[in-house]
Amino acid sequence: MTPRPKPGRILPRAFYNRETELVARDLLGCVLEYTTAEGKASGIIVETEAYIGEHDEACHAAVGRTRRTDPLYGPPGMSYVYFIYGMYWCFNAVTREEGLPSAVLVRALEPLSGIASMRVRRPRAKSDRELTNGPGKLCGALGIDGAANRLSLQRGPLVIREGHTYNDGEIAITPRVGISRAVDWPLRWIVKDSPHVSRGPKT
DNA sequence: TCGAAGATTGTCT
DNA sequence: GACAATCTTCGAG
Repeated sequence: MTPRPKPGRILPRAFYNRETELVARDLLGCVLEYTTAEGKASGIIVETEAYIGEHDEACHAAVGRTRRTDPLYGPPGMSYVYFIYGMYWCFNAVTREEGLPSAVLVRALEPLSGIASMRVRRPRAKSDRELTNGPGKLCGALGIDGAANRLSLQRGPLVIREGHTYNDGEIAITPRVGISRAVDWPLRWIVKDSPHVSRGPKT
């Protein structure tokens, strides 16, 4: 179907302008890279969730277009970073064309580079695995905060590159986590073998 | 090792 | 004033 970019290439905007489920699945194995004053830090995406439109009650856009959810309605290939629970940031990649508020939440990464910087930013993590195995954790590890909101993912400091391509057999689809509405929708994609995925629902 | 509850701030009603 | 797509800490077994 859609031609996949060569490894290492920054994912083109067209990549995001597809069904959100497809984007969520294809983002597994890609590399999220964020450059700060500390240097460059990156990780392989091993867990994602799809949030699709205003009819998805778990999607922020379900409440309509507000100042907070505005990036969801924007063009694909942008970042949507929101603040949650008073302490944590969560990173999303906006999908579909303008006017269709959907996005893919990146829930977990496998640390790839800049690990030393991640440790500095997350001194509590006992192991490398704990650096990025959760939405709030990975943002903390990469240094993502409100300044990373509404950035183009095609141009630094925040980019997503093509990486490893997983076979269907290496991927599992499960219900989403940490939400209270539409919990049964299977819109979460994880890499089965990866020890870096966050704790899911207790199976 | 596992389960339960607290923390803390931006956004919307 | 209430809520939220979470993480950390604390206590029990």
